[in-house]
Amino acid sequence: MSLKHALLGFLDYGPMTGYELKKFFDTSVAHFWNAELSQIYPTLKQLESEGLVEMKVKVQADRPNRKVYSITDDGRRELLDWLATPAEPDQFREPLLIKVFFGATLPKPDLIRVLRHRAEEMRKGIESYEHGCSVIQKFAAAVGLQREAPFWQLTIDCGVRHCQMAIEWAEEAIGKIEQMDDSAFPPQPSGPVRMDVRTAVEVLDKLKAAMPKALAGAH
Amino acid sequence: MSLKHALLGFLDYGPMTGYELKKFFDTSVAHFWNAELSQIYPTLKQLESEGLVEMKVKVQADRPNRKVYSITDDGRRELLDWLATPAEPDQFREPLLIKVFFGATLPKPDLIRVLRHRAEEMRKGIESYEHGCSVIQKFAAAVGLQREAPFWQLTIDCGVRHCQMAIEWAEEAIGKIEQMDDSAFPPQPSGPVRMDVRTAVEVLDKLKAAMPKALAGAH
DNA sequence: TCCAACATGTAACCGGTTACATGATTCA
DNA sequence: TGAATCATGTAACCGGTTACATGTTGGA
Repeated sequence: MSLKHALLGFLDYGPMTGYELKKFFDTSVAHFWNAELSQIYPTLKQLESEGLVEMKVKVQADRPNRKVYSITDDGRRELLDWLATPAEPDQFREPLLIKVFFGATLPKPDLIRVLRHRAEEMRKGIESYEHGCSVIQKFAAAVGLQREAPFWQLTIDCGVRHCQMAIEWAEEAIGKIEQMDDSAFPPQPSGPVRMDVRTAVEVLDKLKAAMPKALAGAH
Repeated sequence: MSLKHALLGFLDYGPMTGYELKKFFDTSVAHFWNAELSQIYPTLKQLESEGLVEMKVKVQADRPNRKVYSITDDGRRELLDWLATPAEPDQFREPLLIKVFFGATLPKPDLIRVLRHRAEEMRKGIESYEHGCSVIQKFAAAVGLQREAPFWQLTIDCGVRHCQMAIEWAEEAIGKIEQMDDSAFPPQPSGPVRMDVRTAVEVLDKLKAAMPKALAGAH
């Protein structure tokens, strides 16, 4: 679970409450990681029971009491350990590609609209990353964590690149689709069965047997 | 839920069982979508209760009976509808970026190793996509779905681009990290508190107030 | 003999989201 | 007056993964 280690990472900056941690999440890693308070609170409890963080209650008069968490030596060790361990590749999931995969099922302009929408979204994404970039610079300067700013910047770079590649792909795809023969598009009544499933499955089996089990772990 | 619509998409090729659907998943959309039988079976039941698919039991002598599902007119309408609706942007989650974000916390070579590992992974990814590409061509030819092959190819293109951008980013990041001043790396004993959290939170609040709520929806 | 394929499922768990609950304070 | 901030949580749900259960047949 990455949330645990993200919490440890922030607590390594200094002791704070769950509420404050949420603020850090929202302003600094929101572009690639989200966390809700309802998840942060129980996770902090868990970290405490594992001895990776410590908690002290700060009684307050007119406001609810604060539970201030700080990282322990064990916690710092665990954090360092996790950071230095190359990440296990997680399955690449992209719902949009399902729509593209079945693109022959729907009218050409509909699919193109879906792709244009994606490109537009990604353009907005880049804009907001540009904003996030200045936020990070200001924050680092104001707080005295200039050493970490370049690393924060790398995470933004990754996001920007992701958007750029998505835009390029979408535009290229639109171009290819526009050039496609119109006969490649829906047979007007959309007949009921268009494939012999039995022989298809046989072919699939043969292909699967010949697969070097590479596809499975592709991300 | 995309799984429902992916199932409808395949059932639109022709009637089949959950077991056969799993095979289609494994050989054709595995690179961007996975599905387990334990998820497929109940989802098919649900689709049936919604009237989007129909089921007929084929009794078999020596093997377990087959439950053959086929898409209904309602199901095809639902599929077309979903395909033509631009996808809602889903949160971009990248655990690796957490490691990079806290990169200043760990020794330079450790972080570089993590990034090299990612680049290596992505290179393998491209290889397996190249294989997947030929699989798709063969399958389309063998089964008479040549019309859909170019769309399948687009999904592979997207995967390849994703890997390419990840490699470029990782290599650029390694370059930048190598050029960093060594003083940017861990203060040997890794002191306990390095930041005034209170003032930091104040700054965060100001930054958040000035944010055009753009970052939240960035993918 | 033992494993894979065929074919169906259930149950437990896991990480994450949404909704709900409490209750004072401050600011528009 | 009503919303936002402070500060903590619980409960329900949701999509997905892992593990478990059953029982036959055919091939290495």
